[in-house]
Amino acid sequence: MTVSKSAEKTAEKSSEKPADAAKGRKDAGEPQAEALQLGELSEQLGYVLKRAQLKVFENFLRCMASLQLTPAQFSVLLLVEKNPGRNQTEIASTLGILRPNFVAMLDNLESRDLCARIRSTNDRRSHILVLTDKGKAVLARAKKLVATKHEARLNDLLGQANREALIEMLSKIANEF
Amino acid sequence: MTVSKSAEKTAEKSSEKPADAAKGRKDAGEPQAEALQLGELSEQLGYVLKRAQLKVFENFLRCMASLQLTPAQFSVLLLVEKNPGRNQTEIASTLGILRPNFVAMLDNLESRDLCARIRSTNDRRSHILVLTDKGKAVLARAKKLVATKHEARLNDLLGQANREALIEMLSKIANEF
DNA sequence: CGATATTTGATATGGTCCATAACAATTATC
DNA sequence: GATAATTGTTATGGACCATATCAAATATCG
Repeated sequence: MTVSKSAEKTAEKSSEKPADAAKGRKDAGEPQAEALQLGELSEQLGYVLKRAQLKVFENFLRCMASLQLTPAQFSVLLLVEKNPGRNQTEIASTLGILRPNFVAMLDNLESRDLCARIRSTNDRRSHILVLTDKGKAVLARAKKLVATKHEARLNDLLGQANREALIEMLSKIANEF
Repeated sequence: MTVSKSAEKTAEKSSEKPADAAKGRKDAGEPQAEALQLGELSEQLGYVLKRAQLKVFENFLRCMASLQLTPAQFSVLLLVEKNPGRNQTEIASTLGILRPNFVAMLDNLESRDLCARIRSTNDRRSHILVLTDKGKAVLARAKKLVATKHEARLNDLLGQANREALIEMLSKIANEF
């Protein structure tokens, strides 16, 4: 398993598109040092899983270029919307984000006026998280982009039924492996 | 999408197991600030894909603890075995590893006597990669561990047919998305 | 009550992985 | 034979992840 990340912010960074080790040639009749054999690699769950994940994230970022939302940021907005009134620790740990690393993430979202920290009156240690009006609006647009440009593409590629089966299997792995 | 990495080398680093935001309690009858709702998050391809990938890598590392092989290292050994006589650039780019980052990886494998760099006589710039005898032996053991402890677990979880369907769908995403 | 322990958000820090620029040695191209 | 391209390499910076530690606030318990 390996494969680099590529395509971060908005643009496409060249990086190292796997599976074309030698240039982008169009089948010209030259020596052309034959392509490498992947062999058992293409059957390795981890390998193919990682590759697929990178492609999906890459596509997600492209779809979200206009809103400048990363997958992680999107997940935070989704979770805060669904669970208003929770504090940083709860939101972060549910997403598997360590609290120290969540601080900068929130600083970013808050500086863009997408969400806000509110000192809880019950427990003045904790910061209650809420979406701002702008945050709600942006999230709504984000959801549409994801649905029409991102998830829709999976349906085209796999078909509705297979798409659902895939998500279910991945969930099973994520939860029970 | 998010979820931290956890479990790196051999041991289990606590980290932040998602989906149990509040302690590990056994259903005691206390206030117990209800669990958060994942909502649409659980249907997001990227989210579930990333989570599954982390779990699979985590399990892979556990299975390989005795051999101290990471997924990336395993993929390199597999590819070199399948394609003897190739140079660093070819192996690296096929795996999506950038050449500069491949150097340290090879330094590691070579220092453990798992593979070797050989100056090519045709082109004295390039280093031909080959597995050492020890490398072949370790890879053989690694394959067995992967088959019996890693991939087998997927069969138990999904069933043979589903497992194959999953790999196929992921490959499709990795190649055509 | 008051001492101690725990929790929350935050900072600092180190590790790993990924990406780009630049370089010397070698080879290809013209 | 001068110039361009390729290979392995180093240096470097960024993104992400993980741990230790801290002050403030709260909980716990004698």
